[in-house]
Amino acid sequence: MKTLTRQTTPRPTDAELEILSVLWQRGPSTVRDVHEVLSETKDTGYTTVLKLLQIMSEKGLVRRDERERAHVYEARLPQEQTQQQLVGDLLDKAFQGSAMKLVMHALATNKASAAELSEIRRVLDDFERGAK
Amino acid sequence: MKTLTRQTTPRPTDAELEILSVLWQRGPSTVRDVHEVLSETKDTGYTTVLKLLQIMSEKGLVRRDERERAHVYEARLPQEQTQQQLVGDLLDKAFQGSAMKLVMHALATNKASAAELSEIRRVLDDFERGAK
DNA sequence: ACCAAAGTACGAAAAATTTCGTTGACAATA
DNA sequence: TATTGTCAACGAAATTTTTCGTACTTTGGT
Repeated sequence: MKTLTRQTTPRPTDAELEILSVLWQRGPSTVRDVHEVLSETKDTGYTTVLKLLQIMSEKGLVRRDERERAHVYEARLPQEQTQQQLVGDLLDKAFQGSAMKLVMHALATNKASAAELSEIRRVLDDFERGAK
Repeated sequence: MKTLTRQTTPRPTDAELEILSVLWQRGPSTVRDVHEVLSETKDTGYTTVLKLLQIMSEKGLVRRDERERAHVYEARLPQEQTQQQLVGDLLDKAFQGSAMKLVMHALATNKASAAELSEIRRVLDDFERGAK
């Protein structure tokens, strides 16, 4: 009988999340690629990015392709899954599990367009129909 | 002329957030109070909580009343304001500002009751009416 | 007056996160 | 071939966060 080893990736830290964002946006990228993107908004050294990616590799947050000289890194989990993880985490830690409160605050940021609001409403309909 | 020093409280760390949660729930509390609550779910020492509260006091996250021998600590910001801060932060860092996506994920956790879903819908109505 | 209990203050260790300098390998080019 | 540029590896410093031991003070009871 096989023992299923629960494959939990740790919650990415702030710096790691910045890197993951680049990987999600660009797809598989070299250290140079990532560093170039980050340089635009932030003053961070090349080796810093490299080291971070190596650590993330050990943690299982990214996958590394070493076939080329310039290794290519890729986020191991899709953005959506990580987002889900982060939301769940925040929900527990800061909202005592109240998804409603969280939604309210998200709406309060006023960053959703009219189209998006309708979209949310549609999902809400499905939910109320679907869920008991 | 007076220089206005922007009064930004730093984002609370994980451990700090746990303590803040207790303070929001119980209201003004002593170290002992907080420690007792945390002990139920977590194995943390008394002086650890004390030290954390002292640090939080320096950071401005809590206010301290020293009139009694057992100092009384109180969250300086209401829970809602901190929640807003945290959501905004997560929005930027993990959702590239897409409030919709965040809402979707929050709903997907399936932790909102039917009543809460209606409540959300109501707020949504107000929003679509109010905002362009 | 003495002792124990309940506090705070403080420093420092431990752990986690972030940063970067240096080295050595390899490749491109003069 | 010699030089220069690009890269990964590594170690270690710097920073931030978390934890706790120890010392000192105050209070209450005996």
